[in-house]
Amino acid sequence: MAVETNDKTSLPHDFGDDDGPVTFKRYTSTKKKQLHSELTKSTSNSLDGQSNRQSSNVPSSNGQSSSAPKGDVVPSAKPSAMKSSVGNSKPSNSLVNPASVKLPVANSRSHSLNDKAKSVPEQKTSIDIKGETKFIKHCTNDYAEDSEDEEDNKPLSARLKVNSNNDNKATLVVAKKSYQDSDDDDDIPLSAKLFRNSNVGTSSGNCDDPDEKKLISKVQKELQNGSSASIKQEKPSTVPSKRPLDNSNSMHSQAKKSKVSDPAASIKTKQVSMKCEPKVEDDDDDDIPISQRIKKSATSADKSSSINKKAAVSADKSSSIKKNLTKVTKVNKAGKTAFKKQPKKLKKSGKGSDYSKSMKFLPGSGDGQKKWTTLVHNGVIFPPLYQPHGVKMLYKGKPVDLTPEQEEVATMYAVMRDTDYMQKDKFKENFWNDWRKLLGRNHVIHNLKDCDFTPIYDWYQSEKEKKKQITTEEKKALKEEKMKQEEKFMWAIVDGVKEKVGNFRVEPPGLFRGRGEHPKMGKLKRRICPRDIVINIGKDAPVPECPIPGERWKEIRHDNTVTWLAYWSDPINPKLFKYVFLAASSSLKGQSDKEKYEKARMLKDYIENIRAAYTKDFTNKDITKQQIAVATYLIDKLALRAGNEKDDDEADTVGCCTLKVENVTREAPNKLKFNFLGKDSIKYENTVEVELPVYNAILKFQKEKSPGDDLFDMLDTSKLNAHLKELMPGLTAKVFRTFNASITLDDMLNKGTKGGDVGEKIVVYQHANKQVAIICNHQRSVSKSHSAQMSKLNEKIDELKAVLKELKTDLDRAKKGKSPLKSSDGKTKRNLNPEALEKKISQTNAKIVKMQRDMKTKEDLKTVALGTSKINYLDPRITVAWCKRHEVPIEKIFNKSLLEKFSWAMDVDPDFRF
DNA sequence: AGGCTGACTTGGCGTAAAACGT
DNA sequence: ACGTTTTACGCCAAGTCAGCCT
Repeated sequence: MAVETNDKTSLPHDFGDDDGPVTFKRYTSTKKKQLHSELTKSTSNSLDGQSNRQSSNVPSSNGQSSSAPKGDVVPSAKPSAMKSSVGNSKPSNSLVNPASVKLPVANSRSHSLNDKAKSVPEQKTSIDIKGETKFIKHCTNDYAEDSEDEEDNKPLSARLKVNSNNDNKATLVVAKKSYQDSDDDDDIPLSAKLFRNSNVGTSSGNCDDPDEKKLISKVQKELQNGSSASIKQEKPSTVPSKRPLDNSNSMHSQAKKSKVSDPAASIKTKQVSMKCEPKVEDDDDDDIPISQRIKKSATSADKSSSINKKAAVSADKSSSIKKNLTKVTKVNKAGKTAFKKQPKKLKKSGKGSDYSKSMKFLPGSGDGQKKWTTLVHNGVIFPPLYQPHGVKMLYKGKPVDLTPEQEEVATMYAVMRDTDYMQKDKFKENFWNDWRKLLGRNHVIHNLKDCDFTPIYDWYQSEKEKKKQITTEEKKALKEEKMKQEEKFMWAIVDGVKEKVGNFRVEPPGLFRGRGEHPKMGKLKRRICPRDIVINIGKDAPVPECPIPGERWKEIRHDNTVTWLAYWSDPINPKLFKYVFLAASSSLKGQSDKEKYEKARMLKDYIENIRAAYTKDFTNKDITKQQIAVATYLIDKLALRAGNEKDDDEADTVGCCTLKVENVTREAPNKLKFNFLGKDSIKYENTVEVELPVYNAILKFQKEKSPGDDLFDMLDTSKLNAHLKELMPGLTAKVFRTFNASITLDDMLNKGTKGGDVGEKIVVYQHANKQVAIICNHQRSVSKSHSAQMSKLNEKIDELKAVLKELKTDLDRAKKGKSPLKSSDGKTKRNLNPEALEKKISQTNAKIVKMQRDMKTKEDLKTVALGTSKINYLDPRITVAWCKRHEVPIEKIFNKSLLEKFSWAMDVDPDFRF
């Protein structure tokens, strides 16, 4: 599986048979995506165990009353505690359910996995890396000591550089400097901040720092201010409870405390401690040979995962703290400068402890489990009311009077003139049906055909134009104004930690834009009001004020077994809900994300047996078992989604279990051609070679069926998942996608990275990323300007080639002592010596090569979306570890939001392998 | 057992914002 | 400094999957 240039889908574990070409064609105008399925639920019972402990104290549903059971949480915060916890964690690991689990085979792995496993130990390391690794380990041992180590304080990228040969002094310097400046984080590059934070000691997580505490309460106040409400709830129970736990126990905290007065000092300390942390966590199994890991996992509940969890937890916490800080900082920028320092402190200190606290209640999958103890937020923000423009549309050529409500909907339709929806009868029909109701029976408008929305369309275009024209200052002012209004909704305080809220804006009314041939496209999505919204909040937290006078929320709930802050039911499909959740950067999300990847990693230990089992069942006489085997094979090999049943009022798309006979064509002797619309009506087209028994089984499943019949008629996702669960605890169809994506990345990065400069390494990464995107069928539509851009690039290359030619001529002449010819536009050129000319020539050549490479990449990626897999399928630790090993700044791969989202993965050991 | 509901993850697109080139 | 191209992000649709109910 080396990195080839072609687009085959070969998964690492491929049996080696699939060379089928993968074609990614875009479906007509609609997009097509394919499948995916990840998984995720946390498995964990063991986790629960932990959480339960905590929660046990809490009788009330929200647990606030119990207030953070200090004891429980605390231990983790302490260094020593951490270690021990790590050890303990094994048993608790939820993922592994000893009883039900079948032991994975520790040994042989056929397929590429094998190789990987073997290679792992060897790969570990380059010299520099070793240095770092060692250092880390060292830290582990002495927990509180090396505060001095400057390295630790440096951002990862800086450190890497240093280690390497300091190529980039500049960066390093900057980083250091900012670091030392204790106060101003604002000047520090984001990545640096993140790294810092993440690295920051576990220990520190505590809020022992008085400053921190203050900060927290301040934050809370801020939050609350917004709403007027007051924060009481948290004070007694929440904030205090949590923080104390962490603080009190941890050694760190003590250290910190002593330094409290000296910000810089405290920072250092914290950082130091942080360093240690990584060790603890990551240590986990990374240094252990895979085979051992396997054993471990097999026996006890996957120690690694448990460990990881912990690590994750601590990391998360730290991250959350960081975030808090960051947030605070931002806020400060906006106007409250005073807080800056404090926030920083928090961040630094935070890592471990906060996280762990929250960790305990694992979110993840746990259903029915406690996800939080205290929850404070300000509810949601509503879109502005409709402002009538008064522009009259025409009906049979004549202007028509519309009420504001009618006009609003007419405008929604008018502004969609340039979209593909206007070509769809279904869209128009649905729109008309809904709009007609608003118009009423006796309205002059009797049909859509005679409507001319042009005046409204034109008005809208001119408004857009006006908007564009406003100056940057005005834009800035507007933006600030908006921020001001939204700020209070942007944050929630979860167990005393300030976290970003994901989508706090209620969806505005509009016409439903379903994907593919959605039967409901064009229907009016009505405006959502407070009376539609259910708020979920801590029992003691103030209920957000209803922003619309005279109205009230539909319901207030205090359900701490869920993570949503609010929901309303989807006006298009009342059976569905629209939720307001925390942002991806929150520790709650981070934690479940980590659990997802741990589960996928666990699959690595089971996959061989699973494959052997389904291979055996390809010929099982029990047709259900046979179908399960074939379906599992397809999900494993092709990363298909599970394929739940769908209603008639949804677009007609399929996944594995819902494949129709017509979606698979046999091509003798052993190829299968897949052609169907997957999630989001993204077309999946792929021809693959399969094992003969699979081919024959498909033949059998298709026999005597009509094209529209279910291929797997004995199967549905619940049966399939139930079966998978017997093979590995928590295993579901989507885990295979995560597994295949991540292991492919890991494999390709490790095989494909040869050296070269950062740019070349990034190409390797992108290539691997692309393979994953292809496997997962993550497509995107070709941008409208793609061909124009390509031809532009071609022109540029041609120009450069012309320049090159001229330069060569000049060189020849120069060698003979002649002056250069005039340039094509008639100008006289400077008389350069041969050396200078040669230099220019080589520069130009390099430029051409680079442009050609860029062009190729661009063409290559025009239909492939790399982002989706990065966000959802690739274990960030693979990327972070690879960046560390190869001295690639992480920011070259992860953008700001990914850095935040994956803050839990930043302190991974450089030797980490998926 | 199977359908339904609820909660949460995954997904592409459009546009705002940032980066880049001139 | 400005216009253009590239990237990031918000939006919200559409999946997955567990647990409940019947």
